[in-house]
Amino acid sequence: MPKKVKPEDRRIQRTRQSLQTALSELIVEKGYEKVTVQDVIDRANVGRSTFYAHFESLDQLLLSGFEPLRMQFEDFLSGTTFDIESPWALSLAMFQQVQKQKGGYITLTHIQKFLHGYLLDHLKQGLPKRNKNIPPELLAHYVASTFIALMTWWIDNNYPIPAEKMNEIYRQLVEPGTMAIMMGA
Amino acid sequence: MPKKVKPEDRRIQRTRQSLQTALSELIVEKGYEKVTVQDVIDRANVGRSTFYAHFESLDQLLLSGFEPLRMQFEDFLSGTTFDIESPWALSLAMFQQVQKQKGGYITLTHIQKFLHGYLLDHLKQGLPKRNKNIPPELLAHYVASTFIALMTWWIDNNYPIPAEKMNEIYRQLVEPGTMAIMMGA
DNA sequence: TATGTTTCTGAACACCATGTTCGGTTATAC
DNA sequence: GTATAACCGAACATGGTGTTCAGAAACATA
Repeated sequence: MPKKVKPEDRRIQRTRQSLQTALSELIVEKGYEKVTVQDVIDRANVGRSTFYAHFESLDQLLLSGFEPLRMQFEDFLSGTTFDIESPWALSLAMFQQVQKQKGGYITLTHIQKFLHGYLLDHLKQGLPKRNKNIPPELLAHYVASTFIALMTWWIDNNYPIPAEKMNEIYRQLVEPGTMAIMMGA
Repeated sequence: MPKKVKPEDRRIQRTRQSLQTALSELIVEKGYEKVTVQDVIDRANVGRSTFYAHFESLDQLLLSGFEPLRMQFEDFLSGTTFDIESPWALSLAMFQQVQKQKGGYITLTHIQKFLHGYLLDHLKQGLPKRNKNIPPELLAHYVASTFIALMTWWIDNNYPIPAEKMNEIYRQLVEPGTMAIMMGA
């Protein structure tokens, strides 16, 4: 299990940074499935025991790279009331955050489950409880999935479209179908 | 005169069947990630070498369970011209197929990538090449993703809604957004 | 610059999963 | 009934995981 560490020590920062970028590079080269702990610590020039002092597993290390995105999400949720208009502001913020960190979000596919669950939890609270014959959980699942779908495509295709336009497209695709349902509640 | 098809050796059928159901059960019990080859062959009462004589890996075995779905997809594509109306007939057929095999499609999440690629290839051909500022590949990606999203939810929640209604919902959600775009091509 | 503390090191270890091989044993098709 | 194929299972090589620990190195501080 990972030790508790004070983040101010330079060695800690360096170690974490090295491991993250090493993993990032290796994912591009071989794909996440084929990356081993040994690969990562060799590339990062970090001792084996050091790795396990910081992260429980490769998955943890991978997940740690998505902290900024998660924090942005948290910030948004704590600062806004969740109304019908605001979801698009959130999605825009996330498109922008990802674009800003170009290259940092290579493997959305592998944190899909995590991200999906995250979105889901908060979406459930904001969506109408009743509507014409579509279960609200299904609606939440749908909205989260569509967002991740577009984000995934966007990242995999190397950001060929600016964040703002992506968000507009997202809205164009998802809004018509969902609005009709949410209004008839 | 119908073609004479040599029926496969019973032992082969039995072995494959045993392995498939063993895997299926184990996934429910422990989750796919934690299932090992040893678990499967123990449960199925099959020799280790036999396993590898039939499947390259656990993934292969998992994938083999989705053959019916894949075949249905193929059948549909070879028998129909791909017009604006037909996608909903295909999705309905697949909802029905999955419902028929209840319990056989436990881990859609693990073949998502496979299924997605499959859908994508064929969707690309049927979608309009130009439309107002949304890349056709993105549109194809979107349609495939939404379908898988609904299917996943449906399976994970143990088929709480009949296939026909699921398809209706799918259509309600996806059609409004995509139609507007495809029409303005 | 000296000091006490924290982090890093790396080799050794136990453990477990993968995938292959092969001589011997069934079960099956015909 | 017989030839053939499929199955068995133990043994083996390979390689990844996660832990441990004593010593070396880097750090903050003063």
